[in-house]
Amino acid sequence: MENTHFKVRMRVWIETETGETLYGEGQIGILEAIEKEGSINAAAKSLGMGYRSMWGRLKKIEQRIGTPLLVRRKGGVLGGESVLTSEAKLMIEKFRQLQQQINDAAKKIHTCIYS
Amino acid sequence: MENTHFKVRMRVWIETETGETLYGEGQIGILEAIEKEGSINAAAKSLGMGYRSMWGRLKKIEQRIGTPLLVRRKGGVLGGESVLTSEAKLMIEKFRQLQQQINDAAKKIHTCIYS
DNA sequence: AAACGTTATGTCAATACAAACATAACGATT
DNA sequence: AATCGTTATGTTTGTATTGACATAACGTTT
Repeated sequence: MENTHFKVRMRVWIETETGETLYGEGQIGILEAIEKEGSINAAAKSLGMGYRSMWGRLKKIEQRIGTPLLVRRKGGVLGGESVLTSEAKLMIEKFRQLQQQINDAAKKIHTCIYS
Repeated sequence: MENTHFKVRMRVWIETETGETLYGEGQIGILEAIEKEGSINAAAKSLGMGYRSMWGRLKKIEQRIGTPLLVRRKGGVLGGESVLTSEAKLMIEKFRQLQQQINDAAKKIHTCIYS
C-alpha cells in the first residue's frame, strides 16, 4: 500500500444552514478576476468563459447571498465597468483564508495516514 | 458579517498524481453497502440506486485502481454474492479516517475564522 | 447624433451524466 | 432439466448543466 503517489484533493464551499450552496472556488475565482480586470466582460475572457455564462453565475450568487457583490456601470467612454463591493472583498478574503488553512491541515493529515 | 449561520462544507477524494479521480465518498459508500449487504444488487437497493448504475461505477473504480475490489460469484442457491477484497477494506478504513480528521480540523478552522 | 464597449437577458443547441429497459449467462438446489 | 436471484452488459431515454447565438439598452466621448 505504499501509495504516496496518491493525492488527496478537496473542495470547500459555503452553504446556508438549510443546505443551499452559496459559493465556492468557482465563484470566488470569478470575483477575483473581476477585481483584477475591472469588468465582467474582461474577466470572462481572462477565465476563458463567455460573458453570458459569467453573468448568469453572478446573478445566481447575488440572489442567493442577498447582497450585491458588484457595483455595475454601463455606458461611458470605456463602455462600462464593474467593481467589487466591500462585502465581496471580505468574502474573498475569508474564503481564501479558510481554504488555505484547511488545505494545510489536510496535507499534514494525509502524510500522517498514508506514510 | 456575523455569519455563524453559514456552513462550511467539503468533499474529499483521492486522485492519481496525474490528476485522474480514483475514488471519493460515493465509491466508498458503495463499497460499504456491499460489505454490509453481501451483494451488489442488495447494496444498490439499499442505496436507492439501480444495479446497472452501481455495477458501472464499480467497474470504473476497479479499472482505475488496477486491483479488484470485489470477489464476485454468480449462480448458486442464492444466485450469487460479492465480498470485498482486503484491499477494498483497507481503502475504506483509510479514507474514512482521513475524511473524519479533515472534517474535524475544518470545523476548528471555521469557528476560528468566522467567529 | 454616431460610435464604441460594456451591461443585461432571452433562447436554443450541445453535451454530459444518470436512470430505466432489456437480455444473457451462471450455477447450486429442487 | 427447471427455477431462482445474482452478476454482466448493451442500448435507450431522460434530464440537467453548460455553451453559443442574438439583441437591446446605456452613457460618455467624438
